[in-house]
Amino acid sequence: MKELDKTFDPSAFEMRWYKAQEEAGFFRPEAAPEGAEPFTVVIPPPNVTGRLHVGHALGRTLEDVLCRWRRMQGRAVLWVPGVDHAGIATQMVVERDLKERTGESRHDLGREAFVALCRGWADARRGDILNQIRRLGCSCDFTREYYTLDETRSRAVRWVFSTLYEQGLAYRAERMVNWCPSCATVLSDLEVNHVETSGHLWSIAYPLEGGGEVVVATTRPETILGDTAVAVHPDDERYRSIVGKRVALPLTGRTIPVIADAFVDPKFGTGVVKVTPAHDPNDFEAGKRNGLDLVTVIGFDGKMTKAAGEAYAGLGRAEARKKVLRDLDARGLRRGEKSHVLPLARCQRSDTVVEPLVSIQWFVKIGSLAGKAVAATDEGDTKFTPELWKKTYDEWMKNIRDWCVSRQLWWGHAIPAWYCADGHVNVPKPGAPDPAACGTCGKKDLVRDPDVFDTWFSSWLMPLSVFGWPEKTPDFLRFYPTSVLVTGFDILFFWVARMIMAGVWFDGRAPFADVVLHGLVRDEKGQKMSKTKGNVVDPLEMCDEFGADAVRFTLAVLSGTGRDLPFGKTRVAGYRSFATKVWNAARFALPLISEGECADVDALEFSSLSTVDRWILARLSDAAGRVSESLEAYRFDEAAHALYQFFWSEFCDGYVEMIKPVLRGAGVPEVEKARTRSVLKRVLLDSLALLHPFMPFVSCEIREALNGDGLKLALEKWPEPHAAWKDDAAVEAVETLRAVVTRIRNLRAENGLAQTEALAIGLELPDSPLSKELQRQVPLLRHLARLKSVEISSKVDVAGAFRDAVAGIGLVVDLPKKETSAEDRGKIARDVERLRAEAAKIESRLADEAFLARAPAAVVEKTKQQLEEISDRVRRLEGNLVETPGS
RNA sequence: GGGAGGUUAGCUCAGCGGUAGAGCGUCUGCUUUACACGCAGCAGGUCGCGGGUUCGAUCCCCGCACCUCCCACCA
Repeated sequence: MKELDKTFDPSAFEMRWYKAQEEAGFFRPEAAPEGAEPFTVVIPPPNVTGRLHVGHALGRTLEDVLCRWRRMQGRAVLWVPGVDHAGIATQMVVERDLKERTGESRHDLGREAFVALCRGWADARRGDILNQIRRLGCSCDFTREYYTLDETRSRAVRWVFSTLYEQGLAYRAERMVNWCPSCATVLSDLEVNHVETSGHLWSIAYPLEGGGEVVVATTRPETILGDTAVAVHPDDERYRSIVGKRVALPLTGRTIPVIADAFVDPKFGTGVVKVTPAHDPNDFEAGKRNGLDLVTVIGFDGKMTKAAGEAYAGLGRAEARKKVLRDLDARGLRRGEKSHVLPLARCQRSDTVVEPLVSIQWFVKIGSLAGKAVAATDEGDTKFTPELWKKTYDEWMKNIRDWCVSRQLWWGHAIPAWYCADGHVNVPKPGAPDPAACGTCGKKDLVRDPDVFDTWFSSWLMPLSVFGWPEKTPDFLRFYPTSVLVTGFDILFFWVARMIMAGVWFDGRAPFADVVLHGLVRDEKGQKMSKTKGNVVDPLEMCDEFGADAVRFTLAVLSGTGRDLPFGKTRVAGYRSFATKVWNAARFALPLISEGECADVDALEFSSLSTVDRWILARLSDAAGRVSESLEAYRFDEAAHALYQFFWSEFCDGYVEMIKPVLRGAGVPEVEKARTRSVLKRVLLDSLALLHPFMPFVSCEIREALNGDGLKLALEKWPEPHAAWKDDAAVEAVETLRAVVTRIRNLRAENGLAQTEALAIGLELPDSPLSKELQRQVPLLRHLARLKSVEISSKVDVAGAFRDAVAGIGLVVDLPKKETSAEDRGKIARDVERLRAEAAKIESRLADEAFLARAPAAVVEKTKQQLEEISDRVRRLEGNLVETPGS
């Protein structure tokens, strides 16, 4: 048997065990017995250029806990790792790097060279993040690694687009879209964040043809230059007379009509709204309804166009606004301003203010996909944990809008659409090659669409594409649909909902049975982590400092039901202490276990074991049950707490202290020692097994020392609750004993006695199986509480002794100090008073006819018992206040 | 504008119809040969406020207050 170092140093063994497990092929489903039921998880792919952050660490930890646990239960576990090419993110990173290195832009380089640069960059970094996932201990099957931009995944993307096109669900249209001038691409609605911003509402006069003026209110004066009408509500009496007339558009020399349209809210501002169809989604619709022209005054570069006029062309949006306001002022057309809070649309990636612009893009008509997906989730094909997210999902699906899938980027999946000179659109049928000529007119010179797909257009296929779909590969047949998806609620719409739609639509089956949505990791003070705040916690640094086991355990504990997880050094340090505790417990047990033979506990007669041994086995069995139950319900926090509580409070503080006199006692017969040794070893081994999903490294290291087979722990049988180990009597006896010990210890503290001062005590309780059991435990009780004698009887007479009750039995302690000081009497009196009040409350409840009539009999019974216990305790405590004659 | 969630010990959070829990922190004792990343023990809570249902509410229902978050094309 190996020894364990005195100091616990996780860095000494963590990676060694990881490598050994991976090399042994344990992370492949093929390691499971033939015909084992699969358990499948697909990793939410981190960005290829990214570094593992705490959010990843949380999700991957929870997934690994599930995978390791299921693997030990004998399932054929397949956890597929991979990375995402991350269109915008990667392109931006590479562009920035290029700029810094050479001063060139991607346009200087040209598309082909730039894409090659991105590819090289991605290929070089792809291993980094996967190794970081390894560092955490994740038991992924790296032989099945995927990349969202590789051959197989590209085939799936193309197949899906072609299928949607064939079904009439992918279409190209001119629409008002969200345009990010700094990313120079269109964005989907989801990639735009609406931020409440304080701004202004300006009132501006438009001179009316034939005299007078109308005053409009706007938050965007620079768009005046693109106005093509002014609108009022048709029922608005104030303006009825001017509908149909024309107004002079300030600063432009153009005149525009006054139209009536119901989209105008007469109560807002002046009741007159300027209409800028090219730069506002509302106005765009109004323009279409009323046949208005589109005057584009802001270009794709975010600068004013020529159409805005000589004076403004080339200005940025902000400068243009200032100049327009100045110029209006100069012409005396400003009619006031007031502050106004408005939601400003910003690009999720660059934070630039998004410009609504009209352009031709590819869209997916998503309504029918959403409908089918909701029908499937309503059927329970995919269940949400926590359940409340289902509502959010339903709500979003109900109001879903078509998905803009094209992006004006270079890095990504090229859109398989070709156009001939006449503008005919050619999209190959699913599985068909690139077209050589236009399918409509036969023209040969086809031009491929220059755009690429939204990154999520490959991500949403992941549960399908990782297995090689649309081909019916053996993996696809065996492992799809997957078991569970674990991810943050922040990508519920981006990713989860879309994957469900894709799975249900293209395969007919929802892609996972369960979705577990965890919260967002924050810093220790609960603040959002951000680079600017400088409060970002690096999980890898935490692993180096405290060990991956500690990081994992911390994340599991924190992953309760709330949305935020306050994570940081002091917390990880706290759970590193737990790992250390496990280590030290093993260091204690190891030499004792190696002192002699250890039998398999299952081969021993349970009733032949000592009460303490039976107690710990009963508690172990209970803990195993609670851990499994909690994991079934994805309550990682509960499972981790159950382990922590069992191992520390019951095993270490309780059992270990109680068996010391057995294993180290001189007069204890070897048979007894051997039995306890066997139980000690078993409890430790099973604890390590239960711990393994959470702490895969320290558990192996200790198992190696204890049993010589650390590696095998990953495939060890998961400890299930043991019906044969149920022993309520042993549990009651040991728990009573522990309660008595605690009371004696705090009596010592209260009386200022040294913990080493030996006392004589008595336990008063009627003759019963419990009293007999306690009688047998007297030596143990004496050891734990440092007693010189223990008398157990239905009545114990010791003159001047202190009397109390604990756990329902009488406690008599012969304190050295015979006279009760005034201070002590005060304290006792206060206790008595408090207990009396409690008893009175219970009495009144028991006197209540309604309570007796309506409350369940068990509750009434329990209440009576409580009263009995409290009254008994009061009687005993009061006895201490009676003057002892002659003292 | 719509929707969801929160309000429990100094801090971070569990619990959820029958006398309030954990971890950390504070405090008081301990070099008890596994562990000071420890041991033992104490203290600390009108479970946001007001009503209601119930024999009984921290837990269910209705209001209110304050805080989060998500969704949303009103100038």
